[in-house]
Amino acid sequence: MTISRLDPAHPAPTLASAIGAIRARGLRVSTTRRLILEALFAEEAPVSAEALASRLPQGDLGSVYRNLERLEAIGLVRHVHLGHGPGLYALATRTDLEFVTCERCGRFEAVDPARLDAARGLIERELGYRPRFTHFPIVGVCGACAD
Amino acid sequence: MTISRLDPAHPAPTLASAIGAIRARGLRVSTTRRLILEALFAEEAPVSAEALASRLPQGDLGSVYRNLERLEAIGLVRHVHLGHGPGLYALATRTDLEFVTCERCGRFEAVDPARLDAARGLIERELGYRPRFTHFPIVGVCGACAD
DNA sequence: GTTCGTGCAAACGATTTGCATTACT
DNA sequence: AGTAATGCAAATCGTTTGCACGAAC
Repeated sequence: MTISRLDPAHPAPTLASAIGAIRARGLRVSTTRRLILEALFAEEAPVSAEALASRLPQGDLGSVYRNLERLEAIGLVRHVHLGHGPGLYALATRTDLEFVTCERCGRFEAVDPARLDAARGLIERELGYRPRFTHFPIVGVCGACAD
Repeated sequence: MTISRLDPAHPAPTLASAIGAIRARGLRVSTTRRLILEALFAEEAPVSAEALASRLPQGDLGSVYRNLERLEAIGLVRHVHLGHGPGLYALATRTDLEFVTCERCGRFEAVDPARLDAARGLIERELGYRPRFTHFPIVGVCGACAD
């Protein structure tokens, strides 16, 4: 799970550089936008728009979704859909990862793509589809729930 | 993709036996329920609740969802979530299959589970999760979209 | 002073639910 | 007759959108 922080494909590892990236795109650094970014930097795991909104003074979901959309468009943010339930958002630097989730208990884990390369190759050869588990995860049953 | 129609794990391969299964569970064979079942028997691929409702005289979605829920509870029906968009329903006899879908063009295919066993094993060994692509598919990029 | 972004509310798509009426059994 | 299932409407959840006001640049 070691992703180089210097890799140009994974920009803005710090709040300052993320804000720089926003300015570079001609977007404005509003208070709401900064707060959302700060919240994302403070989170380890992907979070819902709802959770982010609750961190804002006015807690407006519309604003949160619009911001996440823009931040995603410029490559700072990504989101995952884990089973049912709301989409979960995280910094792109933390989600150049793939996901597995348990359909029984809802647990999920981020996975270094390299660990899935062998399986990915098998699937691609067998089905002619190259799987990406970044936006929709592998859904299965975890070890604990298998008993 | 050869699934024996005699396999007791795949019941009700005919409309008559499906109706028998409903009666056996103490459920009633209403007109709406019969029409939904007939529609499912007539469809090759999974269909949305909306599509099923449009086949009914009164086209009530609530009734369709309640029926699908009941039919799913007794094992006659299953549903898949292909990316965004509504859930798609099919006879359980036709969906003891796993799914792959293309995140670019939305195309999807049903896959004999056996074709995924090798990849499933790799993933289970590597991640400790046993993948099931029956309810949520493998999402990737198909050959055509890869160009 | 211009935009761009906000906040609020309304609209949305998919699904669920309450409730009085209908119709299987 | 008794109860499950229907039909209609309203409610829910997650997300998107319209629009007037406010705030970065």
